[in-house]
Amino acid sequence: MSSKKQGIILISREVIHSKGYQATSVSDIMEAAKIGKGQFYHYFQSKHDLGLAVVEDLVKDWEEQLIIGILNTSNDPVTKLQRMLQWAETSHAEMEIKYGCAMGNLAIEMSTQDEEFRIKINEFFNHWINSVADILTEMMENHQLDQSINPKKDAESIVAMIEGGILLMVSQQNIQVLRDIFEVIIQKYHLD
Amino acid sequence: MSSKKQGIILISREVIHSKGYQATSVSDIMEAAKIGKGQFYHYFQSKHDLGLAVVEDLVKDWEEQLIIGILNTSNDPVTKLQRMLQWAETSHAEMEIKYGCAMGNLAIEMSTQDEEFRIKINEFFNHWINSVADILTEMMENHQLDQSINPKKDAESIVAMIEGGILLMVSQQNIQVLRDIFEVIIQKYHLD
Amino acid sequence: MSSKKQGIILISREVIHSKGYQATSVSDIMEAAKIGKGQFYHYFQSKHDLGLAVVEDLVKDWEEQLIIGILNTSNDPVTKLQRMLQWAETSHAEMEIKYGCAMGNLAIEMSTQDEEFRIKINEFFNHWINSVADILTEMMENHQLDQSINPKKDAESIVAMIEGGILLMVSQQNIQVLRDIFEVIIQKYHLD
Amino acid sequence: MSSKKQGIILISREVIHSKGYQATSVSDIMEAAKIGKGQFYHYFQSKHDLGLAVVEDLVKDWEEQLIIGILNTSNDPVTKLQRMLQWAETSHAEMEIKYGCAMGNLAIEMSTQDEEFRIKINEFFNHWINSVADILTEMMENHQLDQSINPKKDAESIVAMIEGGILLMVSQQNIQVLRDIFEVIIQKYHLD
DNA sequence: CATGAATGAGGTTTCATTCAT
DNA sequence: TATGAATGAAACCTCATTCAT
Repeated sequence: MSSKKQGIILISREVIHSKGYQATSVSDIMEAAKIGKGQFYHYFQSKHDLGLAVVEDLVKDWEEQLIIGILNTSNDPVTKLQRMLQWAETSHAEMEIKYGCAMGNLAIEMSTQDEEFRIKINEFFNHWINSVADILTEMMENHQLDQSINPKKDAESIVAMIEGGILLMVSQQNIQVLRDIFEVIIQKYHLD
Repeated sequence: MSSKKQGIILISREVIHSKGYQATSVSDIMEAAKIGKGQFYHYFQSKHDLGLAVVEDLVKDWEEQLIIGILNTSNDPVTKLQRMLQWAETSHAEMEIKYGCAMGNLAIEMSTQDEEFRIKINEFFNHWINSVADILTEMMENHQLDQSINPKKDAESIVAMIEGGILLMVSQQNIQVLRDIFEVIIQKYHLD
Repeated sequence: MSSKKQGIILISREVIHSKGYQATSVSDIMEAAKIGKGQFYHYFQSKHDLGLAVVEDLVKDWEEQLIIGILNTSNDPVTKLQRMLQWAETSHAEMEIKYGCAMGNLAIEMSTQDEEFRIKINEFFNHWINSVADILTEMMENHQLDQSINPKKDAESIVAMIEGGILLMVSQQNIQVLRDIFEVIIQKYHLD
Repeated sequence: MSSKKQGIILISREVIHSKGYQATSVSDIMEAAKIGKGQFYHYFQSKHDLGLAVVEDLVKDWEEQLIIGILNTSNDPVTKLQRMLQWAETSHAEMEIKYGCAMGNLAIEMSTQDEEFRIKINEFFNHWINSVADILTEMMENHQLDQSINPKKDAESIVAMIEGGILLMVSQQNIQVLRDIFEVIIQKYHLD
């Protein structure tokens, strides 16, 4: 893919993250990327097409950073979960407290309107949940967790807490609520 | 307030829930409510004004149903939390699995764009969290929960799990993930 | 129908006649009709919608003028055909020599691209052909024509000559060719 | 002329015949001809330039096929007119019933808008009319036609009937009307 | 209260053409 | 020759809002 196209996608990710997909106009993107109308439609067939490219790019990044770079490494499971929380809190801190989770926002805004968006986003969430579930299973096998844990369900609840926590953080415009929730996770799964 | 205005608000709640605020046009609402341009602008100064009325109405309803009708009653705390989960799962089941949480969606779509929306929505979430925290405190005093619980933080995590769970449910288009998460809540807080 | 809408249709008929449907932009019409964008789309759902309204209006007018006002009257058949030729030559003379037949042009430009246009235009041509065929039949019964005439086929050939004659007139930018062709018709059917 | 350019012209003839000149975009042609932007503008200065090349090519072909190959041969006049009708009906039958006469369409769409197009197209029609007039003169000299015939005017009416007949055929989407009209021609000029 | 005509900015997209390589 | 990136005017259409009745 041309680096120009990639550049437009990256800038669009920021714009769409901060304004939402619907509220972002093609003109907004043209302006931010300093390109002309025709140039945009040279690289993308439509705004929808760009939206999908943005989701794909976001998913690819997060798969690399979170799934591959943190959760599926050979580190010990406690470290992996700790780093996941760290990543969730700090990696895009400034943007997130203001605008929320780039993935979660698109999930809510677009999953309900467009099946293509939904499927791409859902794949990522499933990977995330499954990776966490594997780690929880590993911890149970290591007797680091008691037997009341159900890896799949607990993994789902952890991801839900992170996404829901970011939602509350945006609503309160205060990072403390997210930290509180992470403490609850840390305590339950002995991540300290 | 005139019942006509109230009727428009109710219909708008549905339309905005299913399409999102931005994607909902004034015409969409006029059509759904079977009113003309003049009617709409007689009752509301602007689309923004309607949006705020919709949020207020939503908050009022949920305060009544959830905060007053369930959480702040004199029932025993376990029953109250059980009913909260029940309410979250069943009260608007069909719409929610398709379109997600009416409140959470607006939180994500509008809190980041408009301070007025944010404050109204945040008040509700704070009430919710505080009410749940009170119940958890009550349970601790009753020795129904061990001392590792922090009422405020656990309340935040519970609300986060519900909102995040609905997000995952929409993404998967499957209610099971929400039920899984509720099981995790039930087990941790001995709600069975 | 509002007279404003009717006014827009009338002006559009002229613009579309002179530029063709495809080459006519909504802005062209807005400008000619001195209305704003929103006004246009208040009266018409789309440019296509306007196109159909223009065809309908054109058909209605011609049905009244030609079919009802000339061909289906109780005049004697010769007079009726004479008046038809007169009407074809003079009624919209200035526009026609420059831009051709408003109906024929749309037939060629739009019938091939859009079934709705085709059907509306075709109905008019069929009425025309049938009315001429009836007159030819009447003339045969009156022994004003010899028996080698086939009313239906001769009617088709007469309409074809008029439409084809206008085409040649536009191509030559000279009305003489049309008059030549009318002379041939006059002679064959003894209309002098 | 390079055969590449000739190839583009041929493909453009088809595309323009089926969509019309205005509705055909340069991209449509690039796609159909499987060439890039640069290629197109290497061979043609503009879309207008291509349009003229298409008309010239069409005229050249038809001059060869119809004027030289049929009408100006040394065959007997009846045979020549018979073959002309045959050519008009069968040579491009499938395209014509759907999209009409390639020449007549351009005459109507472009003659009114562009003098260069008009002149080129008109030259062809004049050649056609003159060739038919010569044949009719020949037939009169042979006493194959009575003296009521005026070669020039009858030739014009014959060409008009063919072009108008194709117009009606497209409008009706039925070849029968064209055959009917040809029967009228055949009978009048004793071509059977 | 109510209607719906009017406004015009701005939405997404297409187009013919030019430029850099 | 050839590619396809770049340009910007203009296409069709929607929108929130105001105005006249």
